[in-house]
Amino acid sequence: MSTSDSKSYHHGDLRQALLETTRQMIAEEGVEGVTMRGLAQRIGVSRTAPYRHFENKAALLAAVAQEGFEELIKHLRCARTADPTLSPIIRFEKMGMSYVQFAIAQPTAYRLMYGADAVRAEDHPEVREVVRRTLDELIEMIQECKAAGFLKTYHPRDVGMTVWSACHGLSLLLIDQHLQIDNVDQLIERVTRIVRVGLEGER
Amino acid sequence: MSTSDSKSYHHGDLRQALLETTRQMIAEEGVEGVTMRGLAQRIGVSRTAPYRHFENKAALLAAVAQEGFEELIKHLRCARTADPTLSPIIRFEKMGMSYVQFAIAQPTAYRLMYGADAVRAEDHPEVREVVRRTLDELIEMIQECKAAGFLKTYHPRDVGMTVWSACHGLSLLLIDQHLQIDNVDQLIERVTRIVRVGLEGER
DNA sequence: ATTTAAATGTTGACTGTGTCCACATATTAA
DNA sequence: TTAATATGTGGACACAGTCAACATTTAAAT
Repeated sequence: MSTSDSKSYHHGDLRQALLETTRQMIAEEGVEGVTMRGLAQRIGVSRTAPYRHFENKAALLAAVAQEGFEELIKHLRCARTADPTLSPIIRFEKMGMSYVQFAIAQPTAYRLMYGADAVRAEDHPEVREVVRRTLDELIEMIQECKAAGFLKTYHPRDVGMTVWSACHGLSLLLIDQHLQIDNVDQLIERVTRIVRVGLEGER
Repeated sequence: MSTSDSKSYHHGDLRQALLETTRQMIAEEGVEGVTMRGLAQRIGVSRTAPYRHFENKAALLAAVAQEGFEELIKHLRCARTADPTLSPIIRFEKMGMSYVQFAIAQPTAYRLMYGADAVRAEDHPEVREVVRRTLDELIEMIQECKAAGFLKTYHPRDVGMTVWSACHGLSLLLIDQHLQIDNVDQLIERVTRIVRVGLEGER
């Protein structure tokens, strides 16, 4: 089993190559730039070979989206657990910043992840699953806040959805360039601060 | 000039018919369901006739998106000015609820409006314009709040973007069914309440 | 080791779609 | 009435997704 020789009939690990190349093409040209044919050509395989590994284009994109969520979850967890000496509510704020920074660092990939056009989560249980875990990561942080005496009057789930909404919305508005600003980082700081201060008030 | 006879060579008002039929098709089958050919056929005109009125599909969709934003702005203004006896911060909250309700009442249309795939705002100045006015509508409300002594320590624009982000994010998460809940209205109430209470604290 | 089955890859072909071009017809202006 | 303009039509092309039938390689079974 050759892993990536050039002339062999079998590619070796086409599935992985497809995932990687798709990610690359998305980064370079956006989701619209991804075509099954282009993908195959770039990898050096015939146009229908990908269908041995993914039922169709949607399934391939869903797999890439899933990986994206897994990356996002890692980032969030990292922000959450990075510095346990910090007040949980501050770590929560940093988590929000991490979220948005992750999104705008790879705008086209983030768009794919939540892009109902390409990936209908309801059709892809694995995507559904990682989406759920994304929210869970926020809720975990909220539990810590509650344990420290914050957010006493709220249900964790409600707060989680609120913060998720704000992060998601801000990410997309930034990615789509709907917010005409020059200092992106400053805006992220201000927005997350407004949210954090608001939540902090509810001790 | 016949306005909508069936057999005449000229349609009469194809431009308007295109906008309306596009809206319908979006409502029925989503943006993906819209094809130039299908549109033309449904209206009873040849497949290339639409190109006399819109440069291409993107331009047509952009025009529909623009109308969508104008509708949204109307709704927001309505919520803002409906009951001037109410505390501005409460009207602000109602405005947020209106936003999300508008979005989920026409999910596919809302997706189009913000769907970078179909409509890249940066390519369509008219869309850029209505998007800006959407934020302005929120900021207007925030000014009223400030005049009543709320939100003293914040810049209106920052608060506007924060609330817009939350509304937009919540709308999309609901539309894409990422939030697995049974009572949508209750969630909207809870989220907008959390945001309002948070802002209210900052007198 | 030989045969068989399964996995993987290839080419051809079909469909649907956006859109250009040249031409036709209707409407408006000169 | 004629000329110019706006609007609508059909042919044609390129691109994309994907099915079906066939080829080749690898793995499993005897």
